Amino acid sequence: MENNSVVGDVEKKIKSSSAGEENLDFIAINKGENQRHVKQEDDISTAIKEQDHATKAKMGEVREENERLKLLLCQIGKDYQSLKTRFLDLLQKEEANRSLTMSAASSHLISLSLGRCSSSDPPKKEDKRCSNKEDDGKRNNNGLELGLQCKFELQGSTEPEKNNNPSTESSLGKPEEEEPNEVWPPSKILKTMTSGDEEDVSEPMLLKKTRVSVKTRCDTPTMNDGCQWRKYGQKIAKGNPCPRAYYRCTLSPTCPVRKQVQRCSDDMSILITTYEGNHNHPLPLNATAMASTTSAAASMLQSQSSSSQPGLGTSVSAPTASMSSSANHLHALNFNFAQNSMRYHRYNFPNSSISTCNSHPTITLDLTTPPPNNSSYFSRFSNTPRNSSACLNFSSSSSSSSLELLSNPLASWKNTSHLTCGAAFPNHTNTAIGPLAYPGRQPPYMQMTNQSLSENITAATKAIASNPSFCSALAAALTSFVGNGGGVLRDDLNGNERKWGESSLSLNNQHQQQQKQGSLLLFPVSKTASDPPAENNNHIK
DNA sequence: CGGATTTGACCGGCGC
DNA sequence: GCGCCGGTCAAATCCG
Repeated sequence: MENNSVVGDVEKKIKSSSAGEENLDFIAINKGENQRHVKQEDDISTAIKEQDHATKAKMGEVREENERLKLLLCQIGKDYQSLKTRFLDLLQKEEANRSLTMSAASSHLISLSLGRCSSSDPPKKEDKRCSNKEDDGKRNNNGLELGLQCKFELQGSTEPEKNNNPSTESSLGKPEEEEPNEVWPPSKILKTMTSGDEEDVSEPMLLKKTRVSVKTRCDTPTMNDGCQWRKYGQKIAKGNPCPRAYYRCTLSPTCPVRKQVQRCSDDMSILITTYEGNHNHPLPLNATAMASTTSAAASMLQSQSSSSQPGLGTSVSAPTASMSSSANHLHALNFNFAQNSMRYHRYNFPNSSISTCNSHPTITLDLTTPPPNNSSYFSRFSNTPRNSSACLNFSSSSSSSSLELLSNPLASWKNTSHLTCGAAFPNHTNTAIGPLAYPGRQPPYMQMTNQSLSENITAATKAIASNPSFCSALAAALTSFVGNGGGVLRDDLNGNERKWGESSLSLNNQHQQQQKQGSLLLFPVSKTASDPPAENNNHIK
């Protein structure tokens, strides 16, 4: 436009000038080019306008998409928060279940160790720990765990014989921060870590270890619990003239388990053994009896906070229990764990107490006094439902049984032919293995009751035949009894003993009465507690 | 001689 | 900060 006017002016000037006609051609050419340029500029302008529209359209689309993405992001964020909340909730539930199961008897697996294995142990432990892992799996298949691991599978919440005691459940409430596993103080954790110990160091470090104290009558310096201990110290504790001896487990160089042994100042015949820590190695068979008792007690102590959870089929009952600096003696602590109607387990700790000594949560199992009603105590076995066919009784020599397990899956063990295993803590070699007591250096003595030996063996054979999971352990026990004629029969719970095979026909009335309950009691043979535990291992393998 | 036990020293936690 | 106390260490000693 402006060019046209310029061209026009130039044309006029040229025409008006005296330059002549020759310049007109040049002017015409310039005019044409100018017109072409103008046309090109118009085209460019049009293209720019079109591009502008397109760009604007694209921007609109992008804005819309941006809005959509914002909404999507917002939705994803909401979903994430929701999932996170649910995940945390699940984690909490799982943790609660885990702590519960640490205390509960499993429908399939029952820990009979001093916490050697636990369901909450990190998996890294399991490969080393159990050469018997394979066996565990086999046992699982048939619902009976004779091993040393604490594995519980909650399969239901029904509880056929719930023994609720609200006051107890509330009073037993352990601080919630207590973890299922025992916890090392920070200094110990560092040591155990550096020494290659496999203790779970992920546990909170602020908590003291759970202790299980066992009071027994014992004339020997220490009671033989099957483990091998090395004394590493002795102290005169305040308030007790008797020195306290400190032992550590030597079955494994890295085993963190300690025990303290001290005579009761009131009654010098009473030996107080306090266990602390978890075995990180396989236990000899004859060490599982005490380990089972202490483990169960510790599990109870560790899980009591979850014991009152509804719908989990677990209860801990005792007349009174409180966390105090002094031991509050209980008549008994009973544990009923029922995963479903067909699986039922019970722990019973008569004369037990719970206390916190020096900030250590401690449970004391008093095995020095018999339960108030011994007959009823044992009669529970016979009164159990028909399917409650395996009764395991870890008993002290004074027959103050400390742990009782009822395992329904052994339905084949019929006619209330209960198998009772005694871990005679104070004066006997503790050679019980899980539900079956095995002899140590000497074969166990048996308490035959209502049936003859052959009948019991027949019953056992039936059980073996019908329950593969029970087969190996029971077969080993029976093989031991029959094959080893040096065993001792136990006449009664007071410890009268006779050689196995010598007195099978001289059953007294008590036996005959107990026969009606169909009990087969297997006790380890009495032996001095100072005998090296390692020598007790020459039994069934 | 090697492993287990004894025993005084040492350390850390806790209460005052 | 100090002392008490429980628990552990490690050299010395014991024992088979």
